[in-house]
Amino acid sequence: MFSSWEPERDKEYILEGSLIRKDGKLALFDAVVSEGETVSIASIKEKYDFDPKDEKVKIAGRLVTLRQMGKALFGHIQDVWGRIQIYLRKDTVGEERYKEFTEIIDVGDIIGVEGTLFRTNTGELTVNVTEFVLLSKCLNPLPEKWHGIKDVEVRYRQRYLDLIANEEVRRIFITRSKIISVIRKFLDERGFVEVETPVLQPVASGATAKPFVTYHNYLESELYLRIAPELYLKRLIVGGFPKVYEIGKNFRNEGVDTTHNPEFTMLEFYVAYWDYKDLMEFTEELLSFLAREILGSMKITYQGNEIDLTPPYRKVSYFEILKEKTGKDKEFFLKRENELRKWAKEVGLQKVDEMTHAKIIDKIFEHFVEGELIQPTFITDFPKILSPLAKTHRNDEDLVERFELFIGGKEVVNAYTELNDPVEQRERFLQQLKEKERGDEEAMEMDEDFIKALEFGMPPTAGEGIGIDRLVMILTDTPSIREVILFPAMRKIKDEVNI
RNA sequence: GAGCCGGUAGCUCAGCCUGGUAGAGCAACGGACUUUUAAUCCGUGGGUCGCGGGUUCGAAUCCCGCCCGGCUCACCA
Repeated sequence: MFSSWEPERDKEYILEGSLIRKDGKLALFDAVVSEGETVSIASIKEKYDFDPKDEKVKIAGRLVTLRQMGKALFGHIQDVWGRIQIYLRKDTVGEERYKEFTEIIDVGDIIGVEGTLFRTNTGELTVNVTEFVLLSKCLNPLPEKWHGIKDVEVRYRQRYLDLIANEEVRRIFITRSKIISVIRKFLDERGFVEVETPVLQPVASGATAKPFVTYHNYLESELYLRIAPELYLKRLIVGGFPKVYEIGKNFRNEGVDTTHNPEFTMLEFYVAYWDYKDLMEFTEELLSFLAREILGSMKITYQGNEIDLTPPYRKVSYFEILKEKTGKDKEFFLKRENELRKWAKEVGLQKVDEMTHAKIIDKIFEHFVEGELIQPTFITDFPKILSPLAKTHRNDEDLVERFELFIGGKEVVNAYTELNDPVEQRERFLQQLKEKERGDEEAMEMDEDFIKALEFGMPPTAGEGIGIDRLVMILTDTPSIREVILFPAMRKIKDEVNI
C-alpha cells in the first residue's frame, strides 16, 4: 500500500496553490511507495498487454500528459523505459479525491497510482485508478509535449530534460547500457577476468596523447589522469592472468568534436599466447555477437550508409591501401622522408615542417584513407614508428603486427601483438623521447616501471582497445559522440558578475 | 585557433533582408465537458528579443566587441 495521505498537508498545499511554485518553497510530501510492491511500467506492458483481465497494479512515474474532461481525466505516466495511460473517474475515486487530483497534480509531477488494468475503446492498455499519491512536485513546466526539446545546449547541460522529453534519446542510452552489458557477457563467458587499474598514474603512457595533470597533496607528487590503461593491464599478464579486460574512462587533454570527448570510455583486453590474427577473428565474433544481441541483424545503417557486420571483414595492409589511394609505396613513405615532406605539402597537408616523420605518415593516412572505410575493414601491419608498444612484424622489420578496424569511416578498434621484449621496448621508448624533443607533444613517455615488469617475462600476448562511445555511435546511428555520452564536456557558463 | 550558422515567452518557432514601441502554437491560469490520447470549445495573463557598446528622433532589426552553442576546418588515434 501507499503510505497514508496526510490531509493537513494537502490543504496547506491547496491553499497556497501556485504561490508555492513561485516562492520556491514547497512542503514535500513524505508519502512513499513501499518497496517491492510497485512494478515497472515496462513490465506491466510486457505482462498484460495481450490480456489485461482487470489485473490490479501499482505503479509510479512522472505524469507527462493530462487530458481533463470534467468528471474524468486521462494522462500518461512515464519513466525511462516507457509510459502507460491512466484513467481517473470521479465516480470511481469519489468527488473529494477527484477534486484533489485536479487541484494539486500537474503535468510533470511524480505520482504513484493504484488501479486495475483495462483496455480503452481505442485499445490502449490503461490503469483505471482507484488510489493515487503525489510523490514529488515539479515546480517548472516541462518542455513542449509535441516538439520536445531541441536546443542542443539545453539537451546536454540539462540531460534530464532531454531524457524526459525525447524518446529517441532514452533509447540510445538504454542501448548503450545493453551494449556494455553484452560485451561483459561475451568476455566473461570466454574466461576473461574484469579488472580495475589506476586512473591516477605517475606516468601517463600507453598512448600518444596529452594528459590532464593533477597533484596529490599527501604523496607530494604530480599525477596524471590515465590516457590508457594498457601498461597496467600488461603488468597483469606478467602476473599470470591469461585473459583480462577493463572497461573504463580514459582522459585526454585535447580538442572536442563529433568524435572526441576529453573523457571517453574504452574497453581494453589482453590475451596471453594469442597474436593479432587471433584478435581479428575474435573481434569479428564479438561484433557479430553484439549486432545479433542488440539489433537482431547483421545489417545496420549508419548515416545513410548500409553497413554489413557479417564476418569475415575485409583485410588490407596499411601500405597496400595507402598505395591504392595515393599511388606511393611503402619505400616512399618510410625511406624517402624529404620527398615525402615535399609531396605532403603539395597535397595540401599543413604545418608539415613542424611534424615528425611518423606524424606526416599518420596524417596522410587519415586524409586519404580513413573516411572512406565505410564497411568494416581491418587495416593491418602498421609502420613501426607509429606503434611504440607493438611487436615487430615477423616478416618485416619496418612494420609491427598491428591492426585497426574502421567502420563507417571511424576508427573503432586498435589492436596488436604486444611487444614483450624489454630491451626493444626501452629502445622504442627512447625513440619516442627523441620525437618528443623534436616537438611532438604527444610522443609517448618512458615508463621504467613497466620495463621492469617486462624484464620478469611477459608471455607472447595480443591486446585490443575498443572505443565504446564510437561503437555505440555506429550501432545507434548517431552522428556525434555527444549524443552517446550522457553529460558531454561543455564550457563552464561564466558568472555574469565576472565578465 | 579560423570560417559559417544560431541564441526572441517555460518549450517549438515567426518577425530581422527593407528600423516605428514584439507574434503564433503548445504549456500556464479561469470556465464547459465521464473512453481521451497533439482531446475539444470559450476566456485570461505571460518578454532583460544572449550580454555590452555604437549609429539613429527611434534598434529584436543596422554596425562593433564579448559570451554560449552547433557544423566544417585546424588540433586530436
